[in-house]
Amino acid sequence: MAKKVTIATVAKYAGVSRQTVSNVLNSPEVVREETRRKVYEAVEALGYRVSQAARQMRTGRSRLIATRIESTGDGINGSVLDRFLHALTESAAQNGYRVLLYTAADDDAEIATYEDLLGTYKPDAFVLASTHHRDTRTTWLAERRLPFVTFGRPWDAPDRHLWVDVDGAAGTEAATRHLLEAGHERIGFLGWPAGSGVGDDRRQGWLRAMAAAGQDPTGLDHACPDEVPAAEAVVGELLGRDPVPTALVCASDSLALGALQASRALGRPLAVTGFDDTPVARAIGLTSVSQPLEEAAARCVRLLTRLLDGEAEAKESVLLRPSLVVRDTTYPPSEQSRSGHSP
Amino acid sequence: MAKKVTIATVAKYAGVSRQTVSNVLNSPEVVREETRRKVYEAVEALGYRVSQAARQMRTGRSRLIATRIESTGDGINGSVLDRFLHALTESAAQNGYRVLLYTAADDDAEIATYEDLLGTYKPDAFVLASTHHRDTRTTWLAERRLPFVTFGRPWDAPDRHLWVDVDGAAGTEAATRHLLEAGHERIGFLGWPAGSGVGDDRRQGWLRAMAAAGQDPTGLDHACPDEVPAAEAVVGELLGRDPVPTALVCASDSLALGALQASRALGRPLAVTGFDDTPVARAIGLTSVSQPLEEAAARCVRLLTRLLDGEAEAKESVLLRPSLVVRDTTYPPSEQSRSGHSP
DNA sequence: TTGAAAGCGCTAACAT
DNA sequence: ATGTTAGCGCTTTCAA
Repeated sequence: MAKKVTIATVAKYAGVSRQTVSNVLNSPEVVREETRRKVYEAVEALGYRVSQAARQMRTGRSRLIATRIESTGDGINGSVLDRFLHALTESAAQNGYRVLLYTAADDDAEIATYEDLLGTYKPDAFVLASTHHRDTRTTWLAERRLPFVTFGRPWDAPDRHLWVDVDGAAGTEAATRHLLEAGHERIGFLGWPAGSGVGDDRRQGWLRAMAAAGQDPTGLDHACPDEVPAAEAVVGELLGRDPVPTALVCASDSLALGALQASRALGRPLAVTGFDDTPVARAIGLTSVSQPLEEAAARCVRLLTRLLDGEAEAKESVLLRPSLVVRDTTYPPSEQSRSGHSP
Repeated sequence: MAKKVTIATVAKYAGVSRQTVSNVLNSPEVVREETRRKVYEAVEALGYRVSQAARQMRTGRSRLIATRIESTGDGINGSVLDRFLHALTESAAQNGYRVLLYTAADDDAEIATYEDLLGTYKPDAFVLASTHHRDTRTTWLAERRLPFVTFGRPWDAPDRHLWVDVDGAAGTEAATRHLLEAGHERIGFLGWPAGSGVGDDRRQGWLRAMAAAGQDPTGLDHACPDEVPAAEAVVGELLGRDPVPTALVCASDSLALGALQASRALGRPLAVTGFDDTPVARAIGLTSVSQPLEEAAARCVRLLTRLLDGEAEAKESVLLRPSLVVRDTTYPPSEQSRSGHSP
């Protein structure tokens, strides 16, 4: 077993005092160049690494960012948060932080976890995803002036805290415009029941594009829970009624998949766009709105580090633009799209 | 800002010494019942929580389990590891551990991360997923006698370490039997190119079931990279040749989806089974082999805690049985399966 | 620029 | 059964 190498070991090896080593590590500019070099060499040679626990005892900072890992639920959209989490872990590491995970069944349980974590591991900050109306978590954290960033806008009281989000409305607007340009006349929307921040935002984008094109959205706005079978049922019924929409902008890839299945089952052509560019969309060749998750995660970390360094500027919150990934999804598939899939 | 409550605060509040509080926390049985109760009350009243950093300085244990979050790749199968990670986080928490995340591009990068982590955050143990042939990570950790468990068998040198895995061969065997019982005669296999532990294992299950049924597998074994379009291409070609398989056991839901798409595009019926029961399988009604991930995660944590408590018994490694989730995937969909999807 | 001393909160060993 | 002492590895005064 390798002997433990502490700051003292390094000091001895480099022929300086323990203090000097600490200085080199924490404020290098205060140490003479040559000494610094010697210390760095010793660190290298011995493979020294600062003990977080010891450092934390002195400084009170853990260099830990806590975040929740959600249960994947329906799953198709769950992959979005997983990708975000991956990107967050990477960005955090690049900035000298590590990500600590927890689970929670609901907001209250999550708040209870904050209390526990803050007493034990003392994470320097939290990253919250899936913000929603009447989000008690942000209130709780804000009241205690704890550092945190949300991935997702505050849907009620704007700007009580830092956040990063993706402009969902811009995404559905782009999708709608794309369908308009492809010559579609009756473009419907399939979203979630009104009342969810994200869902309503995505509906707005569709409405905006329709208005801009002088189209009447009346009777074209549909909603159901975010599940494939539910969407399939709704769209199945839809396709049996007159007038039939020729295209459908969906609030998620789950809904889009359901819509597509309904159209296939009934043999009625329907152009469909999804949201989140999930693996499924990629797999089945579905046009979908793609969120810049790596960018979002990086921004979260950046806001957090600045916040922790006291450089928090109130209005640094970020709204990112998504992009539209266009794929061929006419049904039945054209020869062209088929061949596009072959290696 | 709430004043910091340490063990001393609790001691004063309860009218005992600091040590007694520590005893109550760490070896309650050594303290008189009444004193214990007083201390618990004080802890409760003050909302006291032990500082991990301080405890770690004394005990050398961080109560942290480190694990890698993988980039989702193709994504359809990625969701499996995400679910495992979620379950791991939950099991860990139930046992007083937290999960620390890291990313790594390959084995070497991962080993470098071990070195860093062990020097800084000092996780008590690692959980590795996606074991493969010539896995240098397990060797590195084992050589240093560091505590770890893998989710996935050691595919080369068996039993140099603790592991938990799911019997993939049993899964594909069950899938094959299911198809045989449904009356299929020519049941093919679509897997990954030979050489991957997991892939070869799943192929074995199919072979076993075929042999048991007295079927000749010659010419029915196919392989391609684990991507939907690749599978689509392979199966597309397959369906144009004589003799055509009537069913296909696939090594993943990605492959199964590709197979299904090919069969639909060509209008040739084909029964398909997938592996992992991913959200996609659920969404499109695909029969698939389901891994007991919660159970697997719980077993990992259990092995780890025992290992850390020195109760490590060499051969406690666990091979879990998957289950077959049967869904109706004939094409075109029968009335029955349709209606099953409606709410 | 470098060194010496103190203490963060906890627990293991020992003493009462 | 309870209290006292010491020290984990680090950084922050303060002094040299």
